[in-house]
Amino acid sequence: MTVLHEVSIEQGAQLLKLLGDKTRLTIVSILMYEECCVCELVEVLKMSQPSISQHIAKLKSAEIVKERRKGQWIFYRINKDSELFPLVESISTHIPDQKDQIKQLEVNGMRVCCD
Amino acid sequence: MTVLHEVSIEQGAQLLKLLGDKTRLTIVSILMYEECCVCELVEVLKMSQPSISQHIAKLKSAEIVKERRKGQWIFYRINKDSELFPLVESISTHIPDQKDQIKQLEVNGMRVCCD
DNA sequence: TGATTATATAAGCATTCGCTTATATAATGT
DNA sequence: ACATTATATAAGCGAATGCTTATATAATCA
Repeated sequence: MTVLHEVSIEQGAQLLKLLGDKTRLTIVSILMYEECCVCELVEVLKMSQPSISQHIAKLKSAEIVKERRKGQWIFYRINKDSELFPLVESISTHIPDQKDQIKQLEVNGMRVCCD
Repeated sequence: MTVLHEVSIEQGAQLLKLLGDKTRLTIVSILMYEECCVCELVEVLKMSQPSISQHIAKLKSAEIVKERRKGQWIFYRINKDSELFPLVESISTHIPDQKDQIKQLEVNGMRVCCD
């Protein structure tokens, strides 16, 4: 029984440190379910825009999330091609999903839609 | 398909923060495989005794590890009864096991044995 | 009892972290 | 061109982190 998708202790510790923050863990949990832009995360998490942007920047520099610009907005999503993704996904299955928060966004008409 | 063993975002983030340190992640990875005392971890990790003790204290206060005194020594092991254990175990399968380091201890005659 | 060994704990200190406020960049719309 | 909206980035600051050194506690052994 081989364990696939192994990462080094260093890589693992670095990832866990990144996800060891409630805000970033929530962001990752949300993005695991839906692509989002910063302003949506600001709305959902009730935090300042610079704070969210800074958290996103850390996740981006670790290649945990990818970005896609669409007009004014930049949409972020989980980078499933990352070698860290299996660990990220594994962690996310142990915490509550954030579907309700996205649904709440839609109900409040705050969901950004531009497709 | 229900996901069992879920923890809150807060609990999860707190655990990941704890394991988001190379030293503590290594300790947990070692203890996942073998019960160890502080002096063995000092030997394996090449770190000072107070430093190891302080890391252990954090893992202990989060109930990730349990202790068992045996004469002069206090042996630490993973607390499999913790509600966090499933997540800890899940993470540990994504990083290299530390069997070789324990083997090295034995080869060097540094393994504490008192059973 | 006194020395030794194992471990814990406290104080001090440099570094890191996560927020805030302020400002810069980039795209859109009038 | 100019105002608006979305996002990024920089500076500053207080809190948390992880080490060090020094000391305390606890068990063993001569």
